[in-house]
Amino acid sequence: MPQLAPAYNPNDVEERLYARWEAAGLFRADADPRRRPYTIVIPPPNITGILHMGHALNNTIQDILIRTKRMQGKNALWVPGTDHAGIATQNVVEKMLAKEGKSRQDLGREAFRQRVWTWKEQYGSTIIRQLKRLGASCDWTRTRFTMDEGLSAAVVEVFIRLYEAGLIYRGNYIINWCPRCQTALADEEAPRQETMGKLYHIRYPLAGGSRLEARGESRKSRATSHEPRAPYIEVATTRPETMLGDTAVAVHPKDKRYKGLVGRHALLPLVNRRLPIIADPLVDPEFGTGAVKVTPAHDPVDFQLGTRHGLEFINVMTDDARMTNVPAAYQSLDRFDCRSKLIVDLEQQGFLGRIEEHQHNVGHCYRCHTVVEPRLSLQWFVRMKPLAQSAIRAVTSGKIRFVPDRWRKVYLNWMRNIQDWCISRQIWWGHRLPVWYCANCARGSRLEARGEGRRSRATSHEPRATSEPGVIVSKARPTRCPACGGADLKQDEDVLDTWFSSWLWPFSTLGWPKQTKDLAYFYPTDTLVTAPEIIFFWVARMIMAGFFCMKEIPFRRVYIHGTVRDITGKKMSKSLGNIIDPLEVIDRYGTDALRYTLVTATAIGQDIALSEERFAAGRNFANKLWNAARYVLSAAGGSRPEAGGHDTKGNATSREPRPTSVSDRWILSRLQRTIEQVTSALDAFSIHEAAATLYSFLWHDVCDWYLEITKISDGETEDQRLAILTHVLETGLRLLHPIMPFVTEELWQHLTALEARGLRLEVTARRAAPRATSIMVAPWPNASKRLVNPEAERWFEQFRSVVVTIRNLRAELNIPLDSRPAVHLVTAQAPAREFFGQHQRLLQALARVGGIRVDGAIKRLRDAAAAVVDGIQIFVPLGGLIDVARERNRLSQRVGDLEQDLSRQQTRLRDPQFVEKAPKDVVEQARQREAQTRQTLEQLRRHLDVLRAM
RNA sequence: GGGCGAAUAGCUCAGUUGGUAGAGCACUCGGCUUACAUCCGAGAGGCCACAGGUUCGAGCCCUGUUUCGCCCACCA
Repeated sequence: MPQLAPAYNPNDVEERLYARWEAAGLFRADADPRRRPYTIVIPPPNITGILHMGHALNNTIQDILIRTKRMQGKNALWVPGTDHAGIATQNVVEKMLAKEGKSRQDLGREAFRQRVWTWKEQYGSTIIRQLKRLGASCDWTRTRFTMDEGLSAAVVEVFIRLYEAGLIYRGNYIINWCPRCQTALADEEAPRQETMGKLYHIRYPLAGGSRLEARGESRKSRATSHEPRAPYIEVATTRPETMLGDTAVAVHPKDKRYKGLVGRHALLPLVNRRLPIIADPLVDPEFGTGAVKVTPAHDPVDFQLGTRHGLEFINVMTDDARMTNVPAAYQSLDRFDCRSKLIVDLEQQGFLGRIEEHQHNVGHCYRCHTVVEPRLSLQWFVRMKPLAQSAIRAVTSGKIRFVPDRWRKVYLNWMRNIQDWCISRQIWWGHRLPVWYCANCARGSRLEARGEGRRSRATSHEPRATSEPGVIVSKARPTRCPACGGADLKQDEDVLDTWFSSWLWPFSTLGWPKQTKDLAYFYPTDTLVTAPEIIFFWVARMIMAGFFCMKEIPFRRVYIHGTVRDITGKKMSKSLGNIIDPLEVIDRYGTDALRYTLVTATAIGQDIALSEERFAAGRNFANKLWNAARYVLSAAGGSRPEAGGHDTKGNATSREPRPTSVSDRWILSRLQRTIEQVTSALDAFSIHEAAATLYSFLWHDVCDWYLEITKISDGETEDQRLAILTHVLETGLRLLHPIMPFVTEELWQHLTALEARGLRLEVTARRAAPRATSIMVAPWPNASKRLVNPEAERWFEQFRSVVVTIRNLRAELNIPLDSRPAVHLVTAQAPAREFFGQHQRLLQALARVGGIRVDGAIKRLRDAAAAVVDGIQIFVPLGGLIDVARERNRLSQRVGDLEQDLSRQQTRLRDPQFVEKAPKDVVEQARQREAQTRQTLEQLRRHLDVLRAM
C-alpha cells in the first residue's frame, strides 16, 4: 500500500495525472452513432492571451460540464482553439519590432505577416498550456486556430455566400480614426473617456433677404447674449473645426422655436456656404440651443442625417488630422490649431456665442491615447437585419435558452435594433478580403482610395448591387476581370474583423464547409459558456451564422457567468493593479483549490468578488479529503487479513453495502440524497450549489460523524463500516471529480486499488465499468431509492442532537475534558430508551462521557446540569466540578431568552387566523416547537433551582 | 436617456414554488482525541436598505424611494 503523505500536495500529482489522462486519450471524442454526443466549443482565447481569472472561471465551468457529461455516459467533446485577435496580435508584434527600431511598414506586408506567424508559433500556445494546468479536458487533437487553413476557407466561403446573397456591401461610414497610428479603430479599440471639454456656441446667419447686415450688428455686441429674434441660428459644438465641413443645420421637427426656419438656409460663417436647415427627430431639442450643425463626414449622427437628407459629405481632414478642403487660411493646419484659430476668428467677426464647460465622452486610441477622429471612410459591411430574423426566433421560441434567463431580453433588444456590421479593418494581420478590383473597369467609377476624398454626394449606407463595376469576389485570385478581361487586378488591402472568423466557430471547427461526419454528429453543440460582455460581439453573431450556414442553431444553451471582480467589486485589470494571477494561485494552493473557490464564490450568473484568502478554503477541502482517504487506507491496510477472512464466509457474493446499524443506514441514505442534489444542481448549472452540497456532506457528515463512528470499536461490524465508509468516500469523489479533478483522481486510484488487494469493498465504479482506469471515465453515481431511509435519518439526527447537547453542556459549564461524568438520559418514549440503550458506546465516545444511564422517569436530581432535546432530558451531574455562581448567571440569562421565544410562539398559536388558514402541517410544526420550548424552559428553571440550592 | 443587477452576520456571499434566516472567512472559549492544527469541539454575532401594499403569515410577491455597480445609446 503506497503511503500517502500527511498533507495533500497538488504539485506532486497534477502534472503527472494530466499527462496520464492525455496519454490515455481520455479527452478524445469521436463521432459514434451508438452514443449521444455532448458538445462544447471553447470561446477561443486570443493567441496573445495569458490566463486570467476570467479565463479560469470560464474554462472551469466548461470543464465541469464536460467532465460531468462524460461520466454520465455522453460522448463528450470539448473543442479547443485560439483566436488570431487581429489588432491585439498585430500590436504585440509591432511593439517587438519597435524595440528593434523598425516599423511594420519597414518590413512590408508579407514580411510582417510572416513575422506574426513566427511569433504565433513561438508564443501562441502559451494560453493552451495554461488551460492544461487548469485541468481542462479538451480534445487537444482538435485544436483549431481561426487562421488555420480550414477555418480560413470557411471565412472565404461565408464571405462569398453572403456577398452573393446581397448581404455584403461596400459603403461609406464613419469610423474611429487614430491620426497618429493612421489606422481605423474598432469601437472597442477606442474606449471612451470622460473628458472635460468646452461647448462652443456659434451663430450661423440666416441666408436670404437682407440679412447680411446682421454680421456687423453682432460684431458690436460680441459674445454678449442676444435676443432670440436675432437673424441667425445658434448651434453648439465641441469640435468647432468640423464646422468647415458642415453641410446643414438641423433642428427637431416639433421644436416651435425653429418652426419657421426649416426649409430656409443658413450661411456657414467664414465660408459663406449655404446650409439647408432641416428637421429630424434625431436632434435633441433639450440639448444646447436645440439646433445642431451637421458635418456628415465627421460625426456618426451627422452621417445618418446626411444620408437621410441627401446632404453633401465634405471630408475636411487628412489622415494625420490636418485640415483640407478648407479656405486657405486654415488649409493644412493641425485640427487643434485650427480650432484655436477659428475661435479667434469667429469671435472677431461676431459669430461666437457662449462657451460652456462641458463633460463628455471622447474616444481615445487605446494604444497612444490620441483623441480619435470620427471620420468618413469606405468600408465593407454585412447587412444584419435579414440575418437577425431567424436568430431572434430561435430565442423567442426557446430553442436557444439563456441561463440566467434575463440575458434573453438583452439579446433580443440588441437583435431587434441591430445595425449593419463593419467587417473591414485597415490592418495586416487577419483574413484578407477575397475581393479584387479591376483597374480598367474601375476607371471613372467611384472606386477611389479611402481617405480624403473630395466632396461627394451622399452615397447611401445601403447595400449596393452585388455587381459593383470592377469588383471581383472570388475564392482564389482571379487571373482576368470577368467583365472586361483586364489583367490589372489588385486585391483589397483590408482584412476582416476578427469576429468574422469567430462567428463561424461552432461549425468551422467541425469541418464546415465540408460536410464531415463530425459536423453531422456533434452539431448543434449543447452549451456555450461565456461572459456577458461578449453577447453582442460573439453569441448573437454565432446564432446568425449558424442559421445562415447550417440552417440550424449553433447551441442549445448559453450559460452567461459573472464577471470576476476584486474584493471591492472592481473589475480586475492591470491598470488597477488588483489582479490575482490564477497561475500563482495554482502554484500556491493547487488547481483544485482554484476551481473549487471560483465555483463556490457565487451563485449562478452573479459577479464574483475574489480575494486571495478564499482559496485557502479550497485547499483545505482537498486536504480534508486527502486525509479521510489516508485514514481509510491505513485502517484497511491494518485489517486486511481479517477482511480477507470475511470473503470466505460467503459474504463475498454480496457487493451491496450492508448497513448493520442506524449510522450505516443514515450515511447511506444521506449519500443517496447527496447524489440526487448534486446531479440536479449540475443539471441546472447551479455549480456552487453542487459544490456546497458536497462540501457539507463530505466534511460534516462523512468526516465529522461517520468516519469518527468507524473508529469506535463495537466488535463485529468494523469491517462493514470501513467498507461503507470507503464506498461513501469513493462515490463522493466521483461526484466531486468534475469540480476538483486532480485530488479526486489521485485518491480514487488509491481507494479502488484496495479492492484489487482483496478487501471486500463496495466499489460500484469497478463493477459498472470494470475497465475504468480513471475516475474521469468512471460512471456517474446513481441514487438508489432503496437506500433512502428517512427513519434512520430521523434516529441519527436525534442521536446527533443528544451528543451535541451533551458537548454543549460540557462546554457551557466548563466541565474539564478529563473528567468523564456519567450522563443520565430520561425519556418517556420506550423506543428511544431502547435506542440509546443500544448505542451507549457510541454516545460515550462521541460525547466524551464516562457512562450512560437511560430511564423512563426521573427519580431524584441533584447537582446536575440539564437540557432537553427531542423529548429527551439530559442530565450531567456536576459533582462540584464547576463554578456555580457563574453558571447560575448564564442559565438565568438563557431562561430569559427562552421566555421571550415562548411568548412569541404562543401569540402566533393563539391567532385564530393562523390556526384556521395555515396548512395543517405548518400549524402542527409550530405546536411541536412550542411544546418543546415549554419543556426546555421547565427543565432549565428546575435546573436553575438546583444551582441556586448548591 | 433607456435597460439590467445588487442591497441579508464584522467581511464575501447563499437562501430553490411565501411558513420566523444559512455557509465560508474573521472573532471568542476549550482542545496537539493515534486521518487532518490546511485540524477538532463549543459559542457569540442579523428591524434580511427604506416606506407602503397583498396575505393568517413576506428576505422572497406588488408599488414607490434611496444607495452602489454594470450594459446600451446619436448629449452635438
